[in-house]
Amino acid sequence: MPGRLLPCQFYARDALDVARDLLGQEIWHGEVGLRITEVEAYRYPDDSANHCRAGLTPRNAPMWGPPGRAYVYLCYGMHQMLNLVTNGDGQGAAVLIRSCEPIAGHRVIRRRRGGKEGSVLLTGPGKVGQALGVDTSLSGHPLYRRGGIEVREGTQAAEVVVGPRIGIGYAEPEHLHAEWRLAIADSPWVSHARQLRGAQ
DNA sequence: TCTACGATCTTT
DNA sequence: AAGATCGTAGAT
Repeated sequence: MPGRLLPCQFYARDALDVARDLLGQEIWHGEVGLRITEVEAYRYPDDSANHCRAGLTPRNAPMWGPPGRAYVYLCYGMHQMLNLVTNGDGQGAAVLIRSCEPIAGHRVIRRRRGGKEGSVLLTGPGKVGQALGVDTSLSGHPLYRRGGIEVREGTQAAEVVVGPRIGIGYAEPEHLHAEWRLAIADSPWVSHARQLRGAQ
C-alpha cells in the first residue's frame, strides 16, 4: 500500500517549516524506499550558506524554479546530494536530505554500496544519494508525480532535535550557528548526532 | 581558459 | 589528518 504523494503545495513555504514536516516522510526511487530522518534547511533570502546566495547559475536553477522539485548536485566530485526545492517560484531555497532509514529495496541499496557487509546506515547526504541512485540528471524533476522520484506521506516524527548545519564553514557567523539542521530524536540514522540538542 | 574549492566519506 | 575526484563559479 503506497502512501499518498505529498502535494506540490506542501513545499510552497519556508524551507525551515518544510524541513520540520519532512522528517518521517518517505522518498521512493524505483525499488528503493527511504524514511527521512535528518534534514537541513537552506533558506531564502537571508542565508549565506545557500547555493543561491550569489544568484542564478546553471547548477542552482532548479532551486529558483517552482517548489516540489528535486535539486541534485555533485559534491566533492563524488557525492550526489539530494535536495527538495521549497518556497515560491523565484525564491531560491531547498531542504537537503542528510540521512534516511531504509524501508524498501535493501538488496539494491547493498549492491550500490559495493556489497559491503554489516548494517546499512544511511547517515550523511552522500550515502542517501548513493542508496537512491540519484544523480544530477534528476535535478529539476518533480517529486509529486508517480513514476520518477517520489515523496510519499509517512509517519510524522513526534520528537525533533536541532543543531547547526554541517560543512558550511564559509558562511557568516549568524548562519553558521543557526540551528537549521533537524533530526528525529533518538534515531540511529542521524549524522553528527552529538551536535544536536532537544527542541521544544 | 585557468584555478580553487566544496551542503562528503573513508581510511590512516 | 589527509586523500579521493570533478563540476562549478569566479577570475583571467
